[in-house]
Amino acid sequence: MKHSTRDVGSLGLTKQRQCVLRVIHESEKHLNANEVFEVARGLLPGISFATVYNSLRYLKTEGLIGDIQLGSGANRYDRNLTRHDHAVCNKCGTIVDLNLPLPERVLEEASELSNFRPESIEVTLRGLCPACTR
Amino acid sequence: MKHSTRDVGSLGLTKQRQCVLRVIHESEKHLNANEVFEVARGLLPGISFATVYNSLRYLKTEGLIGDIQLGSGANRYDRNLTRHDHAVCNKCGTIVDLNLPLPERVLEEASELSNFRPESIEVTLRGLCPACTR
DNA sequence: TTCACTGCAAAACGTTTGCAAACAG
DNA sequence: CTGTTTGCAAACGTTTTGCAGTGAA
Repeated sequence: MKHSTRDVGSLGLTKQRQCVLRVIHESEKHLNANEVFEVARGLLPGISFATVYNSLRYLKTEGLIGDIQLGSGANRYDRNLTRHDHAVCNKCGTIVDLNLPLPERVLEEASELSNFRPESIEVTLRGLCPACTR
Repeated sequence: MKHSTRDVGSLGLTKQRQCVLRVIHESEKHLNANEVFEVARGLLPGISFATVYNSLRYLKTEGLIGDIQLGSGANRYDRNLTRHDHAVCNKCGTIVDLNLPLPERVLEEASELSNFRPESIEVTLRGLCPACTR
């Protein structure tokens, strides 16, 4: 139930897409498309740039991976599909995951104030990471 | 105290920068750089693209305007310098401001978990805006 | 045979930069 | 005069797209 309803090997999950998915799953960090490409071509030498981008978009819309849209530079991709938050370093750009126990009230309040039909909610802390604080 | 320590007309606030600042202040919406440029050239016909970008960066680092980094497309600029949150429509991209009373505990918890020196914190609700919900 | 996917190159964005000319102090 | 800012064009990084060729049902 966590990793979608589509089986590996079923229609759609081509060799290239499996490769990209594997790269995301095996990375400790939040890679951007370029970094995914670099790793992926190590596993599947012929894979192209465009295919990595297309695959990422595909995997994202299939709900097999998540993405992190924090502005400032390239999108990053995330194997963690559960709700979580991020801290972003304003100096070096480092992104770390946070598991904040966001009060249910915050989501409710946000939905009410905006009249949006909520699909996700996240907190972003911006500041200086331990390394950049010195 | 809200609008920085630098007076209008003092060193640095050139005609072009004042124009860009005025565009941001007078807009109800969150404009991106291109939109700022379009409006600004109406007020100051000779102004160039690069100058708008440079001015936005300048005004941002001077703390005279804020920016909204939500990924997915261009940065947007914000006259509202106080802490606030945003709802983003996953379909049409509309951004609306939210004034969520974020519990102090959330910031504390985020700082502790991340070990970051916090500079700002914001909540992003993603979903469908009233218009796109139909 | 059909239809979706790949790979390539080029285009499309958003943003920054190098540099000469213009300007303000 | 000196330092900063402007305007232009070109470069850059990221992402998308058009299209011919490939490959799997």
